[in-house]
Formats: sequence, structure tokens, C-alpha cells
Amino acid sequence: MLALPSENVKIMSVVVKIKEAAVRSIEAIYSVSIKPEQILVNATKPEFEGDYTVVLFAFVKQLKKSPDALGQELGEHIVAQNPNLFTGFNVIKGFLNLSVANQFWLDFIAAQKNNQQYGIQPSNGKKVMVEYSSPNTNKPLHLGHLRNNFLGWSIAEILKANGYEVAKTCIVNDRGIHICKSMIAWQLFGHGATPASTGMKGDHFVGDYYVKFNDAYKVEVAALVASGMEQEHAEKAAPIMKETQQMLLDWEAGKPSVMELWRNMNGWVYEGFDTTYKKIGSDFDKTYYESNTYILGKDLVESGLEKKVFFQKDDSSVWIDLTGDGLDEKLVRRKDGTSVYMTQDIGLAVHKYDEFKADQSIYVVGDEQNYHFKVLKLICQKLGIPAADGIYHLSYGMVELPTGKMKSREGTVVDADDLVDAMVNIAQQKTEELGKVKDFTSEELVELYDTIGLGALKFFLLRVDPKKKMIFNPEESIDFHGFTGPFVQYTHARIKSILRKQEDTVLQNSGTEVLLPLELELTKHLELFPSVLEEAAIEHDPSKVAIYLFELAKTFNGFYTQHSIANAESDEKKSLRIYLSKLTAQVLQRGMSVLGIRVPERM
RNA sequence: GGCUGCGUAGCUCAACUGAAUAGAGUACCUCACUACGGAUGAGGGGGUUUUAGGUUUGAAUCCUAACGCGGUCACCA
Repeated sequence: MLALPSENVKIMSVVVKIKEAAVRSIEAIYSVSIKPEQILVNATKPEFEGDYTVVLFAFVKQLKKSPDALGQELGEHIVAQNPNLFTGFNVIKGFLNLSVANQFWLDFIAAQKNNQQYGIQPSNGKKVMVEYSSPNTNKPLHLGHLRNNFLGWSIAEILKANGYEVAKTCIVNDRGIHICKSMIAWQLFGHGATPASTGMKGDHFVGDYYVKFNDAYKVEVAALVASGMEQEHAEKAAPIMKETQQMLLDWEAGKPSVMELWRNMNGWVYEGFDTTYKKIGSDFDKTYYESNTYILGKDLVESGLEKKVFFQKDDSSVWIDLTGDGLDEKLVRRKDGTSVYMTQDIGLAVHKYDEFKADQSIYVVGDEQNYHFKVLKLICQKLGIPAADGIYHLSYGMVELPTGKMKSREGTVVDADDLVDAMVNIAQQKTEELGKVKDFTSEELVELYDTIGLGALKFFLLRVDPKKKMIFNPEESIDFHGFTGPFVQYTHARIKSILRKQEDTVLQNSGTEVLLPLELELTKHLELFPSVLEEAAIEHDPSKVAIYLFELAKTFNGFYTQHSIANAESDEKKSLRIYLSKLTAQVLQRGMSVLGIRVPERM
């Protein structure tokens, strides 16, 4: 959990103000010492009078007062002491409902109406690394990678908005037996074909050879089994597998012909990845390649042995004993002296820390690796590595289909490029049906379809709690109504359209208008934005932002249908509503941008 | 099997980390347009929060157990 330094929390939201006021009053009346965190403040339920509610039960025992008596005393004191903030209170069954002064909200609007940076915090001097995407160079990106990319990118942006300096990194898994499989298959079946000669995207091209390898491998194993060999033995004895294993050895030995093939094929894949990353708006400040990092961490094994954190077995393999921590023994160096995944990750953690000195290093990796990261952090701590405490595994749940898990062997993997294209096509189709942007140039249209199609997809994947596994229903994802990206985008476009027509209006705010219920509701929602961004950063959870934006858009739409902006009751009201509309559009834009989603001026 | 995560409307998700009558979207059924943008708004039905106990003034939330579904327990990464 990311701890925000208390001196930096100066987003004085109403809720924070109420908590502090409550603390002052309780301390003054009862001469006890309490902290703002002990006080629970909720938005008052619509059926009761008031705006915010202090829940009193927590203090009933400590102060030896009945909830009603406590509420009365506290309510009287808090309102008397904060006449600018509160206008009244009522107590119902242990809940102290406070009414906030109309003027407070008008002041809020006046203060923020021209603040282009509303919600954005100044630098707090802290650095964070966010590692995400982690692709393999033997196959193209799929739906799971999309959730990963969108999450990583968004969390980086949310942290930036909260004043952190952020470095986005990517570790590319570009070596190992699986890469050699594609290479062998290309040698056997490629006949010199290239992405250019076939007109294919490089990552798909290489991915196809990975599939071809598995097909050929299956055939060979089946033949061996048919000739009487046992399955397990046949899997090791298949000639194509033996060739592949030899190739891995050749690669590790740096054999020139293998290295050349490897560079070529990886080059094709990277070209394909670049296209996809550009399309989905993902980027990295620094990319690490496992072919460079897989040797890291070897010296750490030595120092770990010296420190007696590690121990050596008779076959000379090196281990760490974590049974005291409720875990198992874990291998950190093979008997042949080569390092394992864990060792590389320790090495990379140290390497990254040396380069960036990040206070926190976030790994956006699926929850199937929970155990690995638990162990990684623990080993780093035992080794006394400075980077250790900053390691944070942002464990996200798998994306499943209504039919179950995605399985490459069963061909149920949803390809990232295909999915993005499909979403963009649907956006085009729906836009054409509505026919509102017939005057757009073809370039503008292409950009608009991208904005909407990708917006729908990103919003769909980001709107659920990252920690939970989610089900991706293709039919639901292409729905542009309700809790969706296009709904938020539409609301933004609509506001912009209205504002365009009011450009010449001379704004005049008397600063004394009385807010109508729907105006007040919208204002309250707008006031929440900085706290939502802060909470999203603390929780590493973009879904908080997505949910907030949807509710804000909904609130605006409700306000909009009831109150005319252009034909407001008075010039003052008109100005006020224009301010609210502008601020809403700005918050929608800013909020969507930290999710990696653009909002159109028209759609 | 050990460890670990999850189980909330038909479906997809919320619930401020223990508070008022568990909320949204979707689907289904009504209603409102010659609109400052209908990719909209208003309303309706739909829940014993898997089950059984326990703690508490108060439990979807914490504890115990059962059932169900995942993940992980590789000298793969």
C-alpha cells in the first residue's frame, strides 16, 4: 500500500473539513484526543435532510453518551463553531446529518471555475516505477495484455496526477525455449518468407510459426507413441524438440547464425508490437530485455551465501529456506550454475533501483504470480536490498470469456489487434447511423472512430476492480449505452456543443445565487474529483475513476434535462450553469485522460 | 492434498474497508422528443449477499466450518 505523506494531503475536501471540524468539537466538548481518521463521514442518504453525515456509534462507548445526546451536543457545537460551513443539523438514530452552507459551494465554484489544473497535485518529490505489458516475442498480444497495458498506463497517469514522478517500464521476454520454437519452425517451414513478403504484421507472422511448431511437434509425438513409445518419453524424444533444445544452447553460446535469426525474428515482432502499442496508446520510458537481464543476480547469489541467507545443497544448487515464513524452500541457482527466474528478478529489481532510485516499484502482473512476488519481496528483504520495501505487486485478475478461460491450444484467445479493429469498426458503424458528423474530413473520422472504439474497450476493461478477475463478454463490450466509455464521451461532446453556442455570453456571477437541488448535486460531484484521484492512486485502482466519471456524466445529464443553460431564469443562473458545465467537461476530459481515453468535441 | 483468492438481481459489476431500506448498468415492462445534441432522461418489477453457526448496538464486509469455482505449489518464464 502506498502511503501518502501526511504533509502532502492538502486537498481540503469538504469531507476532510468536516472531519477536522468534528475533531475540534469533540475535543473541545469532551476533553479527549481523537484523530480525523476515526471519524466516519458519509454523504447523507437522500431520504434524510442534510448533506453529510457523521456516524456517531464509534464514540458512544468511549464518551459514555447516548447516540442522540452526543449528536445533539456535537451538532450544536460544530454548527456554532463553523458558521461558514454549516447551516444546520439533525440527529437520527446515531447519525448526525449536517447541512452545508450554500455559500460554501458557490465559493468552490468561484475558486475552481478557471482552474485548468483542477484535481492535479503539485510534485511531491516521490518517484515510482510502473512495470507493465511484459510481452513474449513468440506471439502477438491478446486480451489479457490489453488489461495489463491499460491498467499499467492508467496507474502511471493517476500517480502523475497526484504529484509523483513516474517511470513506465516494460520487460520483454525475448529469450528462452519458446522463442526458439518459432525460430525452428520458421527454419523448417518458412522457406525464407518474411512479414514483408507475406504482407503480414510481424508479431502475427512469428506467432504463426509458434503455432506451426506445436502442430508439427504433436504429429511427431503421436507418431512416436504409435510406434510404441511412452507419451512422456516421446515428448522429449521428438526430433523437432531436440533441435529446439540444441538451438537454445547455441543461442546461449552466442552462435552467430542463431543470433542473426533471433535478431531478425524479434525485429519483426517488435515492429508488430510498435504498431499495436501506438494504436492502443501505450508507451514506455524504458524497455528492458530479458536477453540482457537474465544474467543479472548471479553475484547476489554469492553475497546471499556469504550472508547465510542462502544455502547450498550437495548437488551444489543454491536455495533459500522460507519455511520459517510459512513458505517453502525456493531454488535461486541451478546445479549447473545458471540462474532461475527468481534470481533474474532480484537482479532486475536491484538494477532498476540503481537506475531510478524509485520509492516504489509497481509490477503489473497477473495474480497467477502472487506467490512469486511474495517470495521475491521476501528474499530481497532478507538480502537487505534497498529496493525491497518498494516492491509492490499489482496483482490483477485474469480476463475470462463467457465460455471460460482463454486457451491458446483451443484457439479461444482473443487477439488484441482483432479486438481493437472490431471495436473501431463498430464505432464507425454506430457513428454513421447517427449521422451527426457528416462534415468531418476522412482524417477526422478515422480519429473519431479510434477515439470511440478504443474508449469503449479501455473503459470496459478499466471499470472493474483490477484485483478481481473479470468476464469479457464481446456483446456487452460493444454496447455504447449505460456504464460505458462512449456514454462519458457523449456527455462531454454534448457539453462542448452547448458551450460553443454560449461563447459570446458575457459571464456575470453575483456569487449569491441559491443552488437548486440538481445544481447542488452536480457541484458536490465535481468537488469529489481530487479525492477520487487520490484514492485511485492509494488503491492503485483506475476503476474508482471510471465509476466516478460515469456518475458525474449521469448527474450532469440529469441536471441538463431539468435546467436550461441557454434559457436560464436569469443571467446569473446562466453564468453559473456555464461554469458548472465547463468544469464538468474539464473533469470528464481530465479523468478520462488518466484512463488513457480521449474525449471528442463532437461525435 | 498444502497454501491462497473468490462466491452479491437473469447477466456484468458497486458498496467509502463494520453503519440508515445492499446500489448501478444491461436485459425485460411503462413513460417523456419537432431537443441548449435521444449515443438522453423519468419510472417499474427483479436480492434470505452460496449454506450453517459465531462476534457486535449494528455484518455482504470480521471469525469458524461446509459446499462450489479459480490460482499456485517446476532446476519454465
